[in-house]
Amino acid sequence: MWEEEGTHTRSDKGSNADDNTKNALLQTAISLFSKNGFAATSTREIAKAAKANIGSISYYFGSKEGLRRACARSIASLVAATAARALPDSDALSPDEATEQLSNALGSVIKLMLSHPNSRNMAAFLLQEVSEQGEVLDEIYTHLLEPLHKKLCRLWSVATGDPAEDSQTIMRVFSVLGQALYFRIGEPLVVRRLGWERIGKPEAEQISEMVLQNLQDMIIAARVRNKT
Amino acid sequence: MWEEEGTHTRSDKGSNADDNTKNALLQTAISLFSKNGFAATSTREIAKAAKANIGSISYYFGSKEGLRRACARSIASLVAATAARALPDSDALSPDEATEQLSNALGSVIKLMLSHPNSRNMAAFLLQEVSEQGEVLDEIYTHLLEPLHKKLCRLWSVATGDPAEDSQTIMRVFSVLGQALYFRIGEPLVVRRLGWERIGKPEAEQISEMVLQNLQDMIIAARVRNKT
DNA sequence: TGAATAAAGTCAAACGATTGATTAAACCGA
DNA sequence: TCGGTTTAATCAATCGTTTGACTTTATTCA
Repeated sequence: MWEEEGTHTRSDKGSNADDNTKNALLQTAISLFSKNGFAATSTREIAKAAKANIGSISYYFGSKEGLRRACARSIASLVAATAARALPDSDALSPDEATEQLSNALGSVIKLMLSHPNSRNMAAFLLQEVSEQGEVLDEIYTHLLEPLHKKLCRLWSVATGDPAEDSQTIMRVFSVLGQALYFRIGEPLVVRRLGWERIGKPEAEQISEMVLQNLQDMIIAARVRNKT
Repeated sequence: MWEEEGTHTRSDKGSNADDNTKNALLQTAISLFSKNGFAATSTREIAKAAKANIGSISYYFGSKEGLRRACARSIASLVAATAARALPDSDALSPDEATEQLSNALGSVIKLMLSHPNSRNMAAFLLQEVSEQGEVLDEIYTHLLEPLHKKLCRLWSVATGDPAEDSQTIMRVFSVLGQALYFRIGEPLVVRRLGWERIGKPEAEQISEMVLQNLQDMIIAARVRNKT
């Protein structure tokens, strides 16, 4: 039926009324989907929380699945933009400069992902989307993860001397990201183990500091390996 | 209604017929829940795949939620047993012995989690259970994660000289586990980025090797920090 | 300018399908 | 035959979606 994008093509003037309910539905859906999962969230629940009518979901997004796609698109593009801002493309860096860029990028990603309330929702949403292997996974990979990951690998390469697109390097960068991600996924367990109430700003700061120290240690060790 | 355990209390003789369908339901449910999520899996789907009647779920587990609990219990106890086998309690270790035990434990956990088909299902199930913050999360924490994590922290402490129950140490051990876990959660992304078809035995071996190298590097760096 | 027309958005009600759960009858080895 | 087990039928509830009437906003033309 519907070709690609949203249902109604009227996007010339960006009026207010429609954008309000459309956006309310989108934000509410992101929040509820990431909190309770896609299947466990009913369209009525979304509409009620967004103070909109059920029919509006069909009207704006075609279907519940269309709403899911819209959520994924919205999040992916926003995260990609944030990541791009934290990672200005620059060439001809010294190893130490690359190390610092790597640290900065990772640090801001961690703090964003762990403490900012909206980001937490979005991270949870993306994780579920990946684990469910939905149809938007493709988009998440090609537009979000791959460019970001390749850039990080290049930085790692400059910082350590490892070849940039070697499988060892790729895996290594994944493992660094994984350290950060776990504190998001396993938050209920982490919080309890550490006697925290939640992962707020100061806790995110602590985590970030530790992960960055790990990164430093790993880079130094890699440099030593490449010296010989 | 139902007090605690399974619905029918007849567990004296351990007959065969019931254990067959009961177990089939349990295993099928674990597989389907972890593949598609709890909410997205219908009781009819489970019964059909397990070659059982829908009523059998109520009969043996009281409800769909009861089946979920049974799945969680089954997995948690099995993983705990496996972990206990990989981590024999032993005191008075030298730092190097502790390092080796840590490496061995982590390595076996990684390989189990990434390559063994049943373990993959179970890992996915536990992850969903944690992120949904279900009622079994408590059990997962107290009976599975906490004892395991405390033991790992003690090993880390002996290996590096860090205090065992310090928040820094606890976070550090989480970050090591996180490295491994990410390859399980982000498998679809990892596989694609690396041009693999799947994470099988040889791939799990590669990942394990790299994570263990990271562990070594981190331990060495921590030792250096404690020297001064 | 101002009434007429069209379009965009909202809304309550209802659709068929599917959900988890329950029931009573049938089954069957001891 | 008896009690544990399996089965098909059925329950009310909820699911995602559709409908058509309604209000609001925008556009057109005399």
